[in-house]
Amino acid sequence: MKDYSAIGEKDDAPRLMEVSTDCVVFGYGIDGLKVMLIEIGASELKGKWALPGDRVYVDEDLDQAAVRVLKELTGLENIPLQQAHTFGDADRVPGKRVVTIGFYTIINKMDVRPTPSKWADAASWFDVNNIPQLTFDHNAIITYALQKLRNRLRHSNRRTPLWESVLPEHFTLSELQHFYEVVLDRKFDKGNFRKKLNEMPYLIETEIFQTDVSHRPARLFKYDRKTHEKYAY
Amino acid sequence: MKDYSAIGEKDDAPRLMEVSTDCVVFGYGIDGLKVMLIEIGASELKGKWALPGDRVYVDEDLDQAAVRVLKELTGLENIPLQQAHTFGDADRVPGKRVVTIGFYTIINKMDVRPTPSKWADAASWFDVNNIPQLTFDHNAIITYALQKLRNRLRHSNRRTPLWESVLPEHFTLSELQHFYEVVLDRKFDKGNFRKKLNEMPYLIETEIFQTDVSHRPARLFKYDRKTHEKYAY
DNA sequence: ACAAAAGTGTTTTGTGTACACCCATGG
DNA sequence: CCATGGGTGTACACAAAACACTTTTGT
Repeated sequence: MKDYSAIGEKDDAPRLMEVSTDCVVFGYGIDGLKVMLIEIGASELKGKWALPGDRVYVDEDLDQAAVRVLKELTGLENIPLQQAHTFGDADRVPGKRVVTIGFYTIINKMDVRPTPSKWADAASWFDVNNIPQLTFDHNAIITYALQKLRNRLRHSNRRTPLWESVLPEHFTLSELQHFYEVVLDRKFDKGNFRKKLNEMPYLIETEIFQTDVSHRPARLFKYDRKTHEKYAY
Repeated sequence: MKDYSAIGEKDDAPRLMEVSTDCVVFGYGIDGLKVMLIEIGASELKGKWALPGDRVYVDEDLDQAAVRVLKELTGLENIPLQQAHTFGDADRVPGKRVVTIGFYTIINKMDVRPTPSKWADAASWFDVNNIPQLTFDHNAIITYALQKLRNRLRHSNRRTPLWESVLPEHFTLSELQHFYEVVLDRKFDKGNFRKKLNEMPYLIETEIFQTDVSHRPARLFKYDRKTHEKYAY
């Protein structure tokens, strides 16, 4: 166990601080895009709404911490998160110095049942256009995460698509289009949208069709990770 | 001075850690894109090359810290930096926990004269395609920052353009094109590049022309911040 | 027969790229 | 008058957007 502290100045004034992760979990549903918030059940902040977030352990990677913290506060297990931005203004938390790394992810609301624990009194979904006043700079963190989410859906074709973890294994193209429309908050033309999808060879057409729908049954598609890795230029 | 520590668990095991900023300063020059590195002059890392970086003060914003650290180690003063990504794997620095926020910026090599100080024995430019083995994960930080730099030059038209702080107040369109070519590492067609520039109304044509050049003198342009803010949709 | 959504094709418009050409200056 | 880079215009390929039309199911 080497000690590299000599790299800094000799004046080893305490420059230690708390590091936390805050998790922006977007929830996809037919009724729009939501964000998971918790109600604080301890300290003088009791009753206030906030992002699920807590301090990082000293021996824990940041992305691990985000996953753990999310599970501890909301019960959502094994949800991987992406780093969005780090917030570290000296006065962002009154009374002490806390640097927080903002993470984000998107899941299907139907896939989970949030159950608050630890110091969270409640854990529920809020519409992304109707977020209450949150603690500290959490509103800004959400704004930033939402930008990242949307940019990723628009541009990045190399990484695994956002909808991979949101849509069921087999899905219709209209379901996929609806996902884009909800996340990007705009409408798409059906024909043009499908043309766009033709550029994604990792979107595999199956021989399965909808049943029991009162209109022409749609063909189901699936995402193929292997084909994607081949085409991930 | 309120104390919010009750938000966490009662088990107040020490979860404090060091937070640092690492600065990726890209240098634009006719000879290509460079990165500023320092040679470490203290500790058992003496002689190794690294990014200019150091711990953040407890009462200091992160972006302030980046500016200060850069000045302290390389003498480069008042260079604002953008956040790129935070690196915080538990084992990224052997022997202790250090979370570092990677910042980046680009300047004109001609505008500065790097002068190492504090624990930096040297501060010099390295070609971006020929970076030596650096300490810790600094090579990865550069890779990440370079991606951010390029993406910003390609996409973001809302923020002040990258070249605002790199080119002189008055510049020719060919100088601007050369900047793009160096940063993005590709050639552009002259005519098409200029058509692209027509979409930037904040690029103002002046009545000044080059002199003493052995070819047709080029018209000089300037960047107009006010016009840009109007068009920053 | 009708509603409702699936699915396909066509037309128009705009953008990216290649390339040809003329212009003004110094030597 | 030539070399050198400045500056502009045209033509083509392709992608994006608008929209019209056919298909297949349940009721």
